Amino acid sequence: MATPESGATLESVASAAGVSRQTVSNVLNAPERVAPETRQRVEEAIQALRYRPNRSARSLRTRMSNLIGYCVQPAAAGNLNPVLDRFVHAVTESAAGHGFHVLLFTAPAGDAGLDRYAELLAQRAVDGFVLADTVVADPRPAWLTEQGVPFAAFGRSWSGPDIGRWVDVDGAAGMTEAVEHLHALGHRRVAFIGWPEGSGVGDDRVAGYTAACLRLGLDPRVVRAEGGAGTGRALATTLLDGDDAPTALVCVSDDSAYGALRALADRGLRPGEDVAVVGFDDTPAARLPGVDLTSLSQPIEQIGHEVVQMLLGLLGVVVTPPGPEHRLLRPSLVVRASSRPAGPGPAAPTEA
Amino acid sequence: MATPESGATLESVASAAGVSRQTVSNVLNAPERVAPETRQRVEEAIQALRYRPNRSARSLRTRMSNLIGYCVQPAAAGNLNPVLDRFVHAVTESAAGHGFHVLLFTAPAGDAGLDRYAELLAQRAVDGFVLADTVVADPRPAWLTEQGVPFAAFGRSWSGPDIGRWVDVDGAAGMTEAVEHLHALGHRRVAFIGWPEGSGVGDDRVAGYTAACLRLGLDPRVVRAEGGAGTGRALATTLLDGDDAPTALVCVSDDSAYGALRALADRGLRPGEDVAVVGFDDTPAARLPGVDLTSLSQPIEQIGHEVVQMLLGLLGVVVTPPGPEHRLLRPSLVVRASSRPAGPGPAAPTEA
DNA sequence: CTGAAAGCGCTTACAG
DNA sequence: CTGAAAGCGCTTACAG
Repeated sequence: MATPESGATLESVASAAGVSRQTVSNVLNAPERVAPETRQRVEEAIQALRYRPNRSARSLRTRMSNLIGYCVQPAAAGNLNPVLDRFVHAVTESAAGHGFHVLLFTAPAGDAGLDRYAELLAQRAVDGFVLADTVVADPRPAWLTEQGVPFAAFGRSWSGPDIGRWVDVDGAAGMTEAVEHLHALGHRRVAFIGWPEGSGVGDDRVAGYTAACLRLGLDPRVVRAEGGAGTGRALATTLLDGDDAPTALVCVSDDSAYGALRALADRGLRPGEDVAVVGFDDTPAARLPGVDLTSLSQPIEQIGHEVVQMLLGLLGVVVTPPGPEHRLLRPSLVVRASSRPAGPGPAAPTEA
Repeated sequence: MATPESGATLESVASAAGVSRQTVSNVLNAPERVAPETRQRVEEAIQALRYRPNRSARSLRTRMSNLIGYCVQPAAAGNLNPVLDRFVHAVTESAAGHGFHVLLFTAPAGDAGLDRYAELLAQRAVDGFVLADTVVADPRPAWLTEQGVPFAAFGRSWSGPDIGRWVDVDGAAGMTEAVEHLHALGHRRVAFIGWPEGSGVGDDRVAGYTAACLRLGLDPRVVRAEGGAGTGRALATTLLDGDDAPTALVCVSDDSAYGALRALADRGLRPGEDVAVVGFDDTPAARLPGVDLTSLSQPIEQIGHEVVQMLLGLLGVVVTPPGPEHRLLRPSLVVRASSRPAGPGPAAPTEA
C-alpha cells in the first residue's frame, strides 16, 4: 500500500486537477497569477493527494536549501548551563515560521573547524549559519564575511573590528544592576569574583561591576581565576577570611556563585543575611530549594528569534527594516534569597 | 571574485580533467570502475577546484536526503538535565561519520505533533528519525512503524507491544546497584523517593529498587509525588521525621535527590554520614562542591552512537550484524560523599 | 574502461 | 490566464 506521503508530485497533482505542472507550481508560488476557480481546483487536488513539494528538487532549482547551519559544541563536562539548549530550540522554532530548518554539524574549535563550514557551503547544504559561543579571536566571523557567507551570531565578534550581525547580552549592564541592587540593600563592601582577563564575556561583566562601583562611590575589588564552582569557592574563601571582608559577592557566573555559596556554608555564614551573593545566567540550579541564588537571566528566546530574523534578512527571506546590525539585550535580575535578608520588609544588612 | 566554493560542478571538473561528467561521478561513487591514471587526473581536478557534489542534486537523484530528523523539545523550565544536549551532540557526530546530518524541527507533544513528522516525510526532507523522550502512550513509534518510516529511539516504546528499534538505559539495574551499594555500607533501612506510578522511566527505576530490597531482605518503602526538588524535599522530610526513619534515600532522579539533601540540611543531618542519598542522571550539579551527590550516570555518548547505527542500518547505509533490535545499557554508579562516610576507611554508618 | 542518454521534481522566464 | 520548454546538478543503467 502506498502511504499518502509516498507518491504525489507536481505532475500527479496537475493531472488530478486537469492542469499543467506549472499551473500547480504557480498556485504554490504565485497564486495571484492563477484564476480563482482554477486555483481552487488545484488546491483541492493538493489536499486530496497530500502533496508537498520535494525539498531537494526545489532546492536544486532555487539554489536555496532552506537550511541554517548550526555547530553543536560538545557539552563541557560539568557545564551547568543549558542556555544553548534553549537557544537552539528558539532558533529552530523561529526558523520554522519561514520554512527553514536547522542543520546540525560538529566542528573542532578555532581555525581547524573552518573546513566543516567550507564543506557545507561547497555542497550547498546550508544557506547560512547561526553562530553561538563566539570567543575572543574566533576566526569564524571574519572568515564567513570574507567568503560572503550570510550569518548571524549570538555573541559579539570579540576581537578586531565588529563584523557581521550579532545579538548579545549586555553583561556590563547586568552587573551594574546587580551592584545597584546590593547598594540599595545597604551593602558597601561589594567584591567581584571573576575570570582571568581576556575572556570577552568575563571582561564585559567585570567592566559593568567596576563602573557601577565607581559611580556609587564603592571600592572595586576584583579577584580572578579560571574555572567554575571549585575556584569560586577558593576565591570567596580568601575574600571572606581576609581583612575588610566584603558583605556582598558579585560573581561572573552562577557556577562561581555556587562555589561562593559553598564558601559561606563552610564558615556558617547565611547567604542573604550575613553575605549577599549574586550570579549570572540564572541556571536551573539557582532555584533549587536551599540554593535560591539571585542571578541575571538572559532573554534566550528573544535572542534566538532576533538572530534568525537577522539571518533571514540577509538571505532576503524576510524584509527587515534597515535596523542596526547589532543588538544588545539587557539581562534581568532575578532576586532570590541569596541577596535578600530574611523576614518581612527590607531589613538592613550588615554594614561597615 | 568567485570564492573557491561558488563554482565547481561535475561538468567543470570533467572539462578540467578532460573526461566526461559521469566519469567524474564514477570516481566519486564507484572508483573501481575507473582506470587508475584517469582516476588520479580526476582526483587532482577535484582537489584543484575544491569540488563537492551538490547535496540537493544528489538527493534528488538518489532519493536520499542524508538527513536525520530530530525533534527538539522546549527545555522544561527548571530542567536540570542537560542529558539531551550530550545526546544530540553524539548523534550529530556519529551521523557525520557516514555523511549524514541532523535536521532539527519542533513539534507539539502527542498526536498533534505527528503532522510535523508527516510534513517532513512528504517533502522528503529526511530519511528517517531519531526519537528521544519517548513516554508512555507515545504515538510516534506505532505511527512511524505503520507508515514504514525508518527510526530509532533513545527510550523504549513504553506502551503496547515493543515496536521499533531502541536503545535505553537499564534504570532497574541502576537502582539495584544503588541498593546493593548502600547495603554493603551497612544500611538496612533504605527508602525510595519516586514519581507517581505510570511514568515508564519511574516505574522501571522503582522496580529495580524493590527487587534489590527483596533479594537482600530489606523492607521496601516507597513514597511518591510528581515533580522535582521541591517535592523531593517534602517527601524526604516526611520520611526523616517519621518513625523508623530510613538511614538511606534512593531517589528516582538527581532533582529529587537535591530536594532530599535539602531536607537533611534543614534538620542538621550530614549527607553520607547521618543519612546516605543517591540520585539518578549524574547531572552536572551533582559534583558541585558541597553537593557531592552519588548518582547513576548514563552512557549518553554510547547511546547516541548506537541509535545512529540502528537507524543507518535500517536505511541500508551501514551493514549491521543482524543484532537485537533493542539494547539496554547499564548506568554506572558514581560514588560521592553523599553515600560515603567521611574519614579514612569505610566507617560503619548509623545502624538500626 | 569511458561516454551519450534519461530522468529525479521542481521553478522560472516566456509564448500563446 | 495557462502551458510548452529549459535547466538546476547529479546518478544510474546502458552502449560502445
